[in-house]
Formats: sequence, C-alpha cells, structure tokens
Amino acid sequence: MIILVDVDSFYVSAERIFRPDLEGKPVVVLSANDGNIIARSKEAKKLKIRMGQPTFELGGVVKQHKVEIISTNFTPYGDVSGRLMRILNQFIEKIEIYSIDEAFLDVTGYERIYTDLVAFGHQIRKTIKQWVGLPVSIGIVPKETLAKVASWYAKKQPNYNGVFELREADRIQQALADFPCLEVWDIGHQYNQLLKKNGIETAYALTQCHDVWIQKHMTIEGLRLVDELRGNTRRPVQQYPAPKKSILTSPCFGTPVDDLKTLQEGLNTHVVRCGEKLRRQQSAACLVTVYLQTNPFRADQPQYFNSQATALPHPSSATPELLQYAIGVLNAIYKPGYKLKRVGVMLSGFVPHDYQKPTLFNDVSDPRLRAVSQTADKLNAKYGRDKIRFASQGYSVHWKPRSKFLSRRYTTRWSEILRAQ
DNA sequence: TCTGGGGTCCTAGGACCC
DNA sequence: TCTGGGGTCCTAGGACCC
Repeated sequence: MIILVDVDSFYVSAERIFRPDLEGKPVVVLSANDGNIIARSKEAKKLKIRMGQPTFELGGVVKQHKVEIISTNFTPYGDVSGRLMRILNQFIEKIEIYSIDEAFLDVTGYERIYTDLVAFGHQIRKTIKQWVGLPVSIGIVPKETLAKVASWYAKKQPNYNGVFELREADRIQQALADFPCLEVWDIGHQYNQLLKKNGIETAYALTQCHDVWIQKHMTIEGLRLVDELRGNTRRPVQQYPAPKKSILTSPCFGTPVDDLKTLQEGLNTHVVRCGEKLRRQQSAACLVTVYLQTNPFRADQPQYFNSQATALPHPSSATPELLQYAIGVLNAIYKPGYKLKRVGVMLSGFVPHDYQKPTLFNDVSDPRLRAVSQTADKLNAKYGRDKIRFASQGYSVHWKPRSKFLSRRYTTRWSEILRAQ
C-alpha cells in the first residue's frame, strides 16, 4: 500500500505558521511579480477566487471580504517543505517527494508495525501539525493513480478527518464512479473537454473505454493511466529523484525592457542561476537555448517571440563558457523596438560533468573555468546569493520581480526572525 | 498598470543515412 | 507509364504536473 501526504493550501498554510492571525481568514498567495493567484485558503476558495486567476481581476472582493494578499516567498516555503519531508522520512524510509508539498510513502514491509493504516494516517497528521504546524490530507491506496482520488475524498468529506483509505475493489469502484475526470491525475482541461464530448464524465467511465481509442486520443501515457485506474499495473514509488534533463531560468522582468544592454545583463544573471543548478546535479550541458518574449496579453503592443539554440563545442558546466554562448545567441535574435517581458535560458543535452567525449581537436572545457565556478558556488552558499558575481550581471532593477506583499523570511534570515514578546 | 516558473513525456514530420 | 525500404535523429508543438 501507498500513502499520499499532501498539505492543504500549502503556501497559505506555510504563511499561517508564522501568522496565526491569518487562521480562519480568506488568504491568497501570489505568483512571482504578483501576477496570479497560486494558492488560496479554504475561505478564499469559497469566495470563488480561482487558481491562476490574474491578481488585477480580484477587485472589490478583496475589500468586501478583507482578503489577505501575500506575495510568494519561496525560500521559507522550501525550508518548511524540507522539515515536512524529513519527518515523513522518520516514519517510512522509502518516500518519493513528488512536489514541494506532496510525498508518497511506500509502506510495503511495514505491515507488522503499522497494522492499522488509517490509525497510522491520523498519527502522521497529528505529528505534522504539532511539529511543523501544517495541516495535511492523507490518502491510503494500493496505486499512485488512486492517491489523488483518496486525498480528494479526505479533503471533501469532513467526517473522515483528513484521512481516507481506498483498499477493497468495490469501494474503489464506488469512489471512481463519483470521481470527476478532471480531478484524475494527468487529465487536464483539454482531455476533459474531449472526454466530455464523448460522454465520459467520471473516472469509472474512463476505465470502461477502449484501449485503442484512449491511446489514439491521449497517447500511450493516457493508456498507462487508465490501466492503473483499472488496477492492472502499478507505478513503483521512486525513492531517488532522477537528474533533470533540462534546466531553465526565465523569470519575467518586473518592468519591460527594450535595450540590448539591459537584456544582456538580465540574461547573464539567468545563466549564472542555471549554471549553479547544473553543477549542483553534477552535469555538464551540450546545448544552450535562449529565448525572448514580449507580453502576449498585450494585444495593443507589437509582439515578438524568438528562440534559438546553440550547441557547445564540448560539454560544459563552467558559467563563463555558458555565458559566452548564451550572449552570442541573444545578440543573434535580438530585435530593437519591442517591449520585452522575458529573456530566458535553457540548458540541455546533459552528460556527467567529468565525461570527456573524444573530439577531432581534443577540444575540451578548460578545467580551471569549472573550478572558478565551483569556488564561487561555495562562497555564495556561505555568504549569500551573488556575493561573488560577474560584472556583466549588472545592477539593473528591471528584472527584479515585483512583490508588494512580501512576508518576512522567518526561518532563513537572522534579520527577519520572528520576535516573541 | 496588470496574467508565474520550472519541469515532464509523447507524437508527427522532416532530414539524412545506406 | 511512372519514382525503394528501412532505419535514426532532431525539432516543434501539444498535453500534463505543481
């Protein structure tokens, strides 16, 4: 059996740890640049505030219902998430961290210790609440695909107190019969529309479809999903995360940019971030892609989107090299006269960082460049981001995201630590 | 005034190979 | 009248996740 633990309205709950006054109030957390709603408390959901809704659309609701608005603050959320995962790991050794606020616990082999999984679920819930201060929902299921079903019922039905078990075949079938397709993992709006058009509204109806039809319209992934819903296959819990296949840094500018110099500085900053992530997973990249984008929502302004990739002469994880090629691409695709919202960089084509591919001219990355980058990583880890930086990163304020409603970084900054009276 | 960021996988189609 | 067969690799685009 598998246990899914997921935090209720994670970002909101994380804020409430340090702001108990937010308890019981409608609270929303905004995306970077304060653009969209990315988390809503139960009370905010009741006000029909939608996930992903643009902030500027909120309007009167905020005043009328005194909705608390908070800018996203990923550093403390990551910190809180780490605490949560470490506690779960104390209960069960084999866990898969699925996202910042969800984990699968593989309880195979623990049957004799935890004979009653529902009671165990309540124990987890109580411990997390006490030790970290987060409310979680718990689904107990034989297959991962069913986890979201169980967790949905755990949240939806108050009489289960946040823990729901799906084990017996007839109970599973009953649960699927009342479960809307859109809520199924891997069914998004597009697929939901298609299914609806064909009279398929529930997860149970989906299990009754023909394999050929499913694969034709929803690819082999869709077929895998339906097969697991039917109870035929089981995806194993992945204890160790696979290394990333691509690494991307492409935040929006706080204010639009149209001159090449500022873009270059912004791109430099993003490449530095990418390089850090790349070295952290011990990879080297063979391909650098850069892209530019105007604001697609501004129909009144001329639009420009372009992207181009360049292959490196050898795999590299040294920031100076990555910078050199990225800037080359930017210069090639830049066109003046557009208000750009984003310059992004993506690294891909990864090999292990110590991999040496034989080439015609034995052209390899200068090891000293990597060493410099690693030393900068160490110093920045100790003294703070960008303490050691490239002059080419500049100091422009354009790519600083807007965040008007920032809360303090209670757990990661001494200067912002919580005060007790 | 104003609409996130960072990933995954799959498929179709084109280029190219012998 | 009439233009091979079989394979690989790459890219763009579309779907999905939180």
